[in-house]
Amino acid sequence: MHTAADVAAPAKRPRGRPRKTVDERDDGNRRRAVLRHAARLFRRNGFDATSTRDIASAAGMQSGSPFYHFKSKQALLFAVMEEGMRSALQRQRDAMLDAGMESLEPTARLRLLVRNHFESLLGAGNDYIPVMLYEQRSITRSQRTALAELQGAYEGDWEPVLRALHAAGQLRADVKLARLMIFGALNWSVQWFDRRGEATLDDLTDAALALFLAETP
Amino acid sequence: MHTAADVAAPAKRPRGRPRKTVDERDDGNRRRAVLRHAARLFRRNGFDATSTRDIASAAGMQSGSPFYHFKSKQALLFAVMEEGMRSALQRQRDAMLDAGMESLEPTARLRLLVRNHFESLLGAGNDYIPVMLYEQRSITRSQRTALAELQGAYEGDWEPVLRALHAAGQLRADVKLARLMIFGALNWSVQWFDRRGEATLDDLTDAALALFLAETP
DNA sequence: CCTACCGATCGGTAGG
DNA sequence: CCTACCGATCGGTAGG
Repeated sequence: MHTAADVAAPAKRPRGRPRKTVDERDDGNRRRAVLRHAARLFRRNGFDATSTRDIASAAGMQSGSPFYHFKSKQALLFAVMEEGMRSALQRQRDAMLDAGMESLEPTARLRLLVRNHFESLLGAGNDYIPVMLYEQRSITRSQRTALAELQGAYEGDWEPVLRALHAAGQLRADVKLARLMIFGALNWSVQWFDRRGEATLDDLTDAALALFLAETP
Repeated sequence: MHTAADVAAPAKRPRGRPRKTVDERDDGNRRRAVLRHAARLFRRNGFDATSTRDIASAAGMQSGSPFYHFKSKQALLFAVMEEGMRSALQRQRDAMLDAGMESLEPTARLRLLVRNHFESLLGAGNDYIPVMLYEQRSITRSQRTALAELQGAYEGDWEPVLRALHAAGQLRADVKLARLMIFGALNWSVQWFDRRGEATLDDLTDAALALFLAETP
């Protein structure tokens, strides 16, 4: 009935049936609501500790209803991750275009990428990327492969910047290991950053740049 | 029957009863076996995805037997984390003593701490610390507080080293944020490091030092 | 999307 | 530590 391809299918039209009123409910909005609440709960409590009933209830549905939109709990998790990667990649590309990336110095380019990454990671309502980073164990190998493609594109945008910094003597470590450790330093902030605390995302960005680079302009 | 204090109790003598033979089984070794297999399974599959039956079976016991040694699955998780922190702290203190920490230059001191941390994180059979880092959501607030004390001691050993490096201009970022990001860079290696790969823990240490410090001697 | 439900799994316990 | 078991929860589905 459902094939594996369904997992990655972008949407599914509800079969026509009279809606209760005419305001919110209906069409793809319900699916988005499930996705959004799932992301929030998965992030807060973890995938295994979140029941599909919790998600249904948060979205104002009955317990079986999430399965109308997603064929399984795991497919829902994957959809959260994929949505996270797609929008993070979109955000990154937009930021690069807005700033005229090529015209910037390597240091400014890294700053842009780091600041943008913190936004995807820690910005209000951005629960998708943390879920995708910390719940890798709960998806299948083939789902991981599908995500790896998006991640490759995301990290690919960083590669020339890191190489330019390395060539300029600003980044002294091996580029590949440096990339892994830089993402570690940034991604780990999910564990300790408190939006109500004193430090802002700009502060984190300053600290990261100062930590990684030999000199800052 | 069991009080909250039991959770942190270091051991528990089995009440005397004739042993089957005289070789392995008996006393605290069974408890250690449960702990060790729990750590391995928690690390590989996550806390929620590991059943107490899985652990019992790995340790060669019947399904209810882990509860003879630990009052609950959560108490077992906490015991894994506490054991991890205690032995990591012990290992760090030993390494500092062996090397005559005070006689070293700040850079060499950081190298020692980083190399040692990678060992606790990625060394063969060292499953306890990864579990403690990645399963924080599954313990209670009061258990987290108890662990925070040990973590404070562990990180406290790094503090003077980072401050000395900052004072010497070798570490340019704010010390507190630098510490958080450095631990992030190191701890994230649990996600990607492959012991069968090319890079050694010494390679990782070199890369980390080159990444964080403005110059290397 | 709701109603009503099933089968399986799981943490935990009494009692020896 | 083993045996035998309980109560609760959970993912998922048929049928409308």
